[in-house]
Amino acid sequence: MSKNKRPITLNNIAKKLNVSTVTVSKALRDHTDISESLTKKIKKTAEQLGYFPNFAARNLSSKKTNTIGVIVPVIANYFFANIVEAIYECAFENNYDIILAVSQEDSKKERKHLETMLSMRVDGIIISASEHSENEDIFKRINKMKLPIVFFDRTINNSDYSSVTLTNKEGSFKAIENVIKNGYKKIGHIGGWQDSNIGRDRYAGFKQAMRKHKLSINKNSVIFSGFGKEDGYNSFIKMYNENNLPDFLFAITFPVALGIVEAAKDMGRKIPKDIDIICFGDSDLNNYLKPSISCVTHNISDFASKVFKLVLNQIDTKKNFAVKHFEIETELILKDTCIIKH
Amino acid sequence: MSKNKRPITLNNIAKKLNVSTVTVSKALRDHTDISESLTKKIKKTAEQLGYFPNFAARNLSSKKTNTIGVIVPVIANYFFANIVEAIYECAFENNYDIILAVSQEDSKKERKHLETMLSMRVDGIIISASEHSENEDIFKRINKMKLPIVFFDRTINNSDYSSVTLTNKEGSFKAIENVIKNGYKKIGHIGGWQDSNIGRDRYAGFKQAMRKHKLSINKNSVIFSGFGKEDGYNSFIKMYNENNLPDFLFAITFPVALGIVEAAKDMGRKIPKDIDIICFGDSDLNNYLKPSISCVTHNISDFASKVFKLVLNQIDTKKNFAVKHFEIETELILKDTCIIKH
DNA sequence: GTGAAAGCGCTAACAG
DNA sequence: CTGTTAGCGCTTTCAC
Repeated sequence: MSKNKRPITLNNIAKKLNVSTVTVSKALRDHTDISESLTKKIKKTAEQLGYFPNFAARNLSSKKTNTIGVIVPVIANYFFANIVEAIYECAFENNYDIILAVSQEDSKKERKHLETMLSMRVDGIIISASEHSENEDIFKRINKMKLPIVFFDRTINNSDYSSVTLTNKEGSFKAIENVIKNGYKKIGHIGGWQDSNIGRDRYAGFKQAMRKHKLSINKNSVIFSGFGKEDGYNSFIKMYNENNLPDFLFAITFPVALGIVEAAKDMGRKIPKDIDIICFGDSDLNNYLKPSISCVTHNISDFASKVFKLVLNQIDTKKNFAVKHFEIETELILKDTCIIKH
Repeated sequence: MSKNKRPITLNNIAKKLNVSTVTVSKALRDHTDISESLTKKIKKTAEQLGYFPNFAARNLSSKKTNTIGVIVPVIANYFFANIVEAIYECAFENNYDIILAVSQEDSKKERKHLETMLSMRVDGIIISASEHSENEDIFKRINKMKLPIVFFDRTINNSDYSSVTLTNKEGSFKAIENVIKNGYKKIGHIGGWQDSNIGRDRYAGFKQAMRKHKLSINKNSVIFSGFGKEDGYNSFIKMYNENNLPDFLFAITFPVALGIVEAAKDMGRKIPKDIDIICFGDSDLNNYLKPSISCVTHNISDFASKVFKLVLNQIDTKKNFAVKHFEIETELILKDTCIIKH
């Protein structure tokens, strides 16, 4: 049946009004070149005709997409879901569109997403690296292209790429000092891969506190793995089976702590009585846990806006930006775990 | 300093190899026109030069973007975060890109996002409508353009637009029948706006069950509001203050149930002893709640794949598709609430 | 097998 | 203030 009409173009509007395409283009973008009355008229017919600018065409000729690519390892996760929502908010306010991609902790997918974003010619990239990111060649190329890229939370390399991270070491240090003050001596760590910044830095803070207080670390009570609940679960079970459970466990992330909670329950160990815990990062879920987990936390919307402003600045400098690093303050929040042992 | 190099184009590759742009274009897309050896050579230099196709240019000339727009009311939410992740998965497998936008339950933002997607010339749209969506004019236009659009979970109008919804009425009916069997008689509902399909249909199931069992509904124990935790909280407080708390409350969503839990706690009412609840929808959080909330639930990845397949089919028919409606089965899961009253 | 020509819809640069 | 010219980078004919 229908006449399968193509979308309205500037040209369609121009013809209808007996003006040139350029005039329409300018009017629609409120260019001062065009008189107010004409602008109004043009806008009206554009509206009537149901005109929507063709971004592909616009991008092609203007070399600007007003689009920022965002890559996160997971989205069904308190931290990432909230930071992504906050980034969307910033983008909306600044008239940018976001292209969101989820790497699912998979370096190959991360690569694919990066390539897609390069093909989309995004104006900038915001990324939290996957567990074992092996895409430094692309990142290098991005740097060479002077395409703004900002890593957040999880970086691949602190010096070459702009980043906004948490005070991972300091936060962990503070947390562990508190643990020690509460009388714990046998303190273990279910940590993250040591090829990731958060894995390394949070472990570093842990070590520093232990060293300062002259406590030795039992290597068998330290496991490095991923950042998810299953990692926490499996690591706990492993320590348990090998009889290496300490009195206290410091978990690298909230999901890992959650895995520990589950594993402890399954193994019949009570938290915090039999074994106590603390973790890096919080979750809404923590409000409903019994016991709730004491944790090192931070402000998510500050984090998001810092990240967004950084890319935005770099975009605005037109390829003349410097690599920058920022840290977001963390705070120790004491809840039902890690309470005074007596 | 640097020579601010522009991205590599087909032309660059062509010149280097002394062939035409067209040849390169075809080779890169594995067109059978081009010999295998040439194709291989072209791909190699493309790789070396760091070529990334310019999607804007490609879209402009091919009229296809391989992109699907997804709009959800919230993302920091168990249901939506997971379904979005599942949709991403489907898209990835089918070589589609996703443009995700979050309306934040705001009709105006929803409209803006829709417009953006139209300007991006997405091949199809997947949307879960915001609380009070007032964008039917755009939806109508989308239909007129024969642009595939599929509503999921929250629709605006069941007949004119393709949709995949839950068996809202049946699920609620089943749940309430169970409540009644457990001996409850004074059953209230903290429901959703009646201009939304889920608000209406879940209430309808509730009414149907009550009628069937000859129980009367106390209008003061029924409140219609939004789908978030704060809505559940406020509604409970209202009923409490007005002394209209029933023995049992059916919550429209999991977040609403959560709000009820909080409000009940704040008001010193024990669940399920003083007042018992059930809800539509589940959450990972439910595993940690004490008591956990019995609920009507469903399979999220089935849901996502049904939705995705539907848009994909419609896209593949090249504008010759019919409006379709599907429903996803729901199941009553009994946990710690809504247990036999004795 | 390969390529020349034309055009997708828009905007930047420059005239008038 | 308005319009002309010239692409942006790619793909789709269609000719060779």
